[in-house]
Amino acid sequence: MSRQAKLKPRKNPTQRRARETVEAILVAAAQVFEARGYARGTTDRIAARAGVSVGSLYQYFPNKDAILVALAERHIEQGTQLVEAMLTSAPRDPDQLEPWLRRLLAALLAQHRAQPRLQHLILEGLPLPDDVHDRAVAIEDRLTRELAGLLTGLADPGRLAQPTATAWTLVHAIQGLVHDFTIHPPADLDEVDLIDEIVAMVLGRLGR
Amino acid sequence: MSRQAKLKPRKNPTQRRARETVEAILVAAAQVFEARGYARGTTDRIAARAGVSVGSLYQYFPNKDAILVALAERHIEQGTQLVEAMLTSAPRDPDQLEPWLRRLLAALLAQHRAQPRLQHLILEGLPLPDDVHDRAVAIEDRLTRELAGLLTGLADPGRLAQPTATAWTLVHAIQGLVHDFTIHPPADLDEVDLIDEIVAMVLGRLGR
DNA sequence: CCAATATGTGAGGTTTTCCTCACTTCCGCA
DNA sequence: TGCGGAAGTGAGGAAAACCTCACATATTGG
Repeated sequence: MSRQAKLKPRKNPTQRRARETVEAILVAAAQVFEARGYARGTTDRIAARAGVSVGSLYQYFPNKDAILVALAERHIEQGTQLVEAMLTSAPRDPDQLEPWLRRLLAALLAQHRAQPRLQHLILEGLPLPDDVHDRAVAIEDRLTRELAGLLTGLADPGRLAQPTATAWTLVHAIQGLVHDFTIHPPADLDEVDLIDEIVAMVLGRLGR
Repeated sequence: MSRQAKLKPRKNPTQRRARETVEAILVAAAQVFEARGYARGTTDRIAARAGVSVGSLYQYFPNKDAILVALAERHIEQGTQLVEAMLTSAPRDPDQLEPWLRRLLAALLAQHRAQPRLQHLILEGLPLPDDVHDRAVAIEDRLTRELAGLLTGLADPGRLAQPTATAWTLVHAIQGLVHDFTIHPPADLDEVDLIDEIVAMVLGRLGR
């Protein structure tokens, strides 16, 4: 994409106080963008909510876009860690698939609960620079691929015609569900029900 | 929400020429927002792309927000029509579920292909006024409810513990999949594969 | 064909938001 | 305890975007 002029901080924080300021700005930005959207989330407002002056904000972020990009990087980083952690404990046989899936879903839901709209914002707020975007795609590909391997091993033998396609579909279905559920939780469906449904859906697809 | 000051046009078009102008503006706005996001989609740019002057734009839309709201209303209207049409031809017995589902998916994908990001924009670009939002929720609820009825009738008897929950899950899984697929179609998955996968997923969930 | 009304124009005023910079305060270290 | 650099401030300049309005052109009905 390379649409943004500059994204790197002009100064990087070394003292603890400065790191706290950066942290406060990112937290505030997430809240402000979450509540008002990217267009209406002004830098003045972010600074005010963070309890610092605009000047401080511009010490560490060269422009408004850089703030959203930093949030995106953090979000992707957290996603990567979660996925990596879950993959290291991936089940070896079919019996362990269900509990593992439940843990994964619970973790995903927890991660989205705080800022359900953040993912949307990151996708729609502005075009991400190539390197950030590439990393996001890479982690998703990795998850899809690993899951494809997992599924091939766990489904009824010969049942899945196209494991990769199945994995892609399940990964994205789950993503969409977690996302929709955290944004607009339906009154008559709590988190446990949702997990039950997703588990049933996935296991159903595997023919078990 | 009632956050927007004014949304109603100050003039409504009566002559054909004027209706064409409004149409051109909406088409241009969809393209501009699609390509650049809401924040960067300026009214000047929309007018230029529509081949009219900014002044004309402001004859029919009191402000920028009103344009997005008009797009949202149109989008919701189209969604409503599609869903209504599909529900009138809903299958009566299990054998007809699969072809019906394939038609539904093909129609949904077609509808999203032109402007895949529009739905995101509508959801995230700005808080919709209550009445518009309510209509969007209503159509989705109706779909979920009808589908719940359908599934109860079509699944293995006694198989579905919570038809409403299952319906909600399937509806939102499909929505997310259609959305993700139209935004970033994976290289190794074409539309037919996707439909096959979704069909398998849904039927799998119903135990068939 | 003419008057009345609807529609269209675009330079530029107004508002909003981004961002700077001259200055102050704080912190670590000798 | 005083010095140098890091961190913080916020009024206000600069840029960007929204929107207006006085005027021009098109259409319709009588």
